[in-house]
Amino acid sequence: MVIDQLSLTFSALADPTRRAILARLTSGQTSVTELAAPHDMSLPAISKHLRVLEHSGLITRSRAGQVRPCQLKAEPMKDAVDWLERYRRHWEERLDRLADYLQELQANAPRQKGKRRGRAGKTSR
Amino acid sequence: MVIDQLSLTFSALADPTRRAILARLTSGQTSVTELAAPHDMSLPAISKHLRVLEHSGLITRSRAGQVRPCQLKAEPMKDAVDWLERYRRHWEERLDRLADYLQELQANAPRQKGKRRGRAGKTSR
DNA sequence: TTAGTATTTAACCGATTAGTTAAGTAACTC
DNA sequence: GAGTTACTTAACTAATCGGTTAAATACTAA
Repeated sequence: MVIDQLSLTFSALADPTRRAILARLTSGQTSVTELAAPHDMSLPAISKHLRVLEHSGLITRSRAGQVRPCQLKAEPMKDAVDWLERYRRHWEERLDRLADYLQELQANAPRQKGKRRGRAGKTSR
Repeated sequence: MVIDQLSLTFSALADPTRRAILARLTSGQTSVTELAAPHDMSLPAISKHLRVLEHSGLITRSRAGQVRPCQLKAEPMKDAVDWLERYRRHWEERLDRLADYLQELQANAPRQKGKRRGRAGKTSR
């Protein structure tokens, strides 16, 4: 099944080992072995993490002799941030509360005395 | 096992259904049934999604009669954005490439004729 | 060619995930 | 209290995840 890019990005970022790897890559491309060093897990485990990072487009890999250097490609993070930014005002102001308050006001507006249920429609499928 | 908040947030955001639910909640708190309506899945499935959103701190739930309204709590997104922002320059400029270039320069610095392997050390454990 | 280094692939495992259906709970309506 | 509405819990399933060890691959060095 096809999985959208944003889901791919967020789920790649959901693992602390992978985030640490990305952090390390901000100081330049490096080998798998060196990326593995700080982590208390086997090389194949790291290799798998790198594969999901590559799959999500957050790194690219090349070849230089025996070593396969990994390089950061932060572009997909842009879309993640763009998505999140739409919520900024919600965590900065208490706008979520405000939206609820306004909705409450409208819901309790005249000509609907008490127990309205505003077109519930379609009980699931 | 304890799982860090950032991983919790990113993995909550990694599902398109959950992102759609959050998007819906920007226009005010609402019931589980109404949140479920646009999605082609059972109510228990939605209930589970809401549980992971609650667990990650992205929503809160209350009780108003029979209905359990969900409310957006965008705060955890702030930390997600803060984490991502450290990479902004990497997707805006081509800074990732630059870092690699600088590292390359240093690696090829004099007094290391040709095939250095810059203290490989510690072959994993 | 033989040995060593870097990394991936294969096969397996236990835990988690995302969904299902069926049954349970809690409040409201009559 | 009987039925309806709104939701959750339980039990199950198939797929995915994050790790393992062992073996394979690919290059380098002697």
